[in-house]
Amino acid sequence: MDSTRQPDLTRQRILEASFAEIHRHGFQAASVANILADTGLTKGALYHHFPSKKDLGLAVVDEMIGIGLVERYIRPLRDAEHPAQALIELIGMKQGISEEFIRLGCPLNNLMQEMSPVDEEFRNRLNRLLSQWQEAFEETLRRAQMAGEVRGEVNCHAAALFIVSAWEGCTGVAKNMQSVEAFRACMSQLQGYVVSLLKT
Amino acid sequence: MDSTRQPDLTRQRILEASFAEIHRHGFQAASVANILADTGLTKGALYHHFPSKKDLGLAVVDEMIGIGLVERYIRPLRDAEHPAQALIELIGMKQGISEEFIRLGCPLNNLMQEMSPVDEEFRNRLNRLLSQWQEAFEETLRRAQMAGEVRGEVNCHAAALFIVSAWEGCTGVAKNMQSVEAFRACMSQLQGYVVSLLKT
DNA sequence: ACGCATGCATACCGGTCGGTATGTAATTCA
DNA sequence: TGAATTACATACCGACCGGTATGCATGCGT
Repeated sequence: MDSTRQPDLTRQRILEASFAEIHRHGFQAASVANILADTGLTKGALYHHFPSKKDLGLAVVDEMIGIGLVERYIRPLRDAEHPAQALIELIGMKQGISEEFIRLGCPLNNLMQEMSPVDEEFRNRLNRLLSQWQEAFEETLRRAQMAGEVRGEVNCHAAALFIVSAWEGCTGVAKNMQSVEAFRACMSQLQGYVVSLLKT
Repeated sequence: MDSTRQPDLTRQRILEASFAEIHRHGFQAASVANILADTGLTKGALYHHFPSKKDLGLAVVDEMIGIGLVERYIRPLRDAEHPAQALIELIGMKQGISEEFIRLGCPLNNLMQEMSPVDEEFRNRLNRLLSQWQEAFEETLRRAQMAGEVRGEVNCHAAALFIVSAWEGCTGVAKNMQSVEAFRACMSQLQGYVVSLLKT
């Protein structure tokens, strides 16, 4: 037998369904019943693995959104040999901006806007991800600065903060406009900003 | 008697209380009961003036958020004699960024992130405000371009889109960080972007 | 002055929400 | 192999939600 009792797989399925549900409706409007319907499980299962809906949401932040963030954006930057080039390419990425993702927006941004005024614990967890992201940009800029590619007077910390902010802003606006083109145009301007940090 | 039966004043009180409640909790989590408690009115009053919670929300978008947007940002730009300078000053505004406003975020951005995937009608109304804002920036840039202050090769439409996006991104991130300083630092970078559009 | 629409208050409804108590089969460990 | 723990399923609960039906008093038009 292989399909009987695989608790950590069950847990993962709950997390994935929860991520999708939260991505669609936000956390507060996310329905536990929908998550159960999607997984084919029942309340007993969910509340066995997670003590409450809030804990489930926090787990989604850490184990789904956080990991995705690291894999997609942070690690590629850390591993990059040519930091400035890697950063610009990352911003101008032409792959993987599915229509669906534009419609639903950035999961991190969505939850920040929804939850940060409502719940401190959410805000702190989300802030950790935000900081990680910002630090990845900052480190990349600093490396490029060391390599003489970025101008010396550039405030890497503030620039990294702005890149994160503008990035989220672009996804947010594109989400409302439901326009991949707008997203590209917007990110292209952000790319221009980063280029303006480089030495001529 | 003056405090008996002032229907349009009552309607206005409902709108103001609704705006505050929606600003705090978002639209979906906004409680009609809370709005009534704040105003001291009852359901009869509210559902006399508004056919449904959704219509109330749409009215808040149009009559509260939209008007505020025009008064704060759009009109000052249109009325400005020196467009480039006015734009830069507006971005670097040191007045009126109350701690409370940072905590709760930009009402327009909040609703966009929450409602745009959920409800088409909301999305359309919010998009109208977004377009108005973008057009105000675009027009300002174009005027500055005519005046020879902005470089000729600048794409004013895309730049305006980016300014709106980055602006919302800055408020969104600052909201999660609960930091007025971060907001200032971020907007200062946006200011730098706009300066980079000017002729040297 | 009188009739009627307007402006609100009261009471109530069905539905959905997150959460829990209990039961039971599968798995693990002694 | 038996006991205990784990991994779920079932059934149920109180709270709150948006919305409505009804009633009544005020103000307005005539």
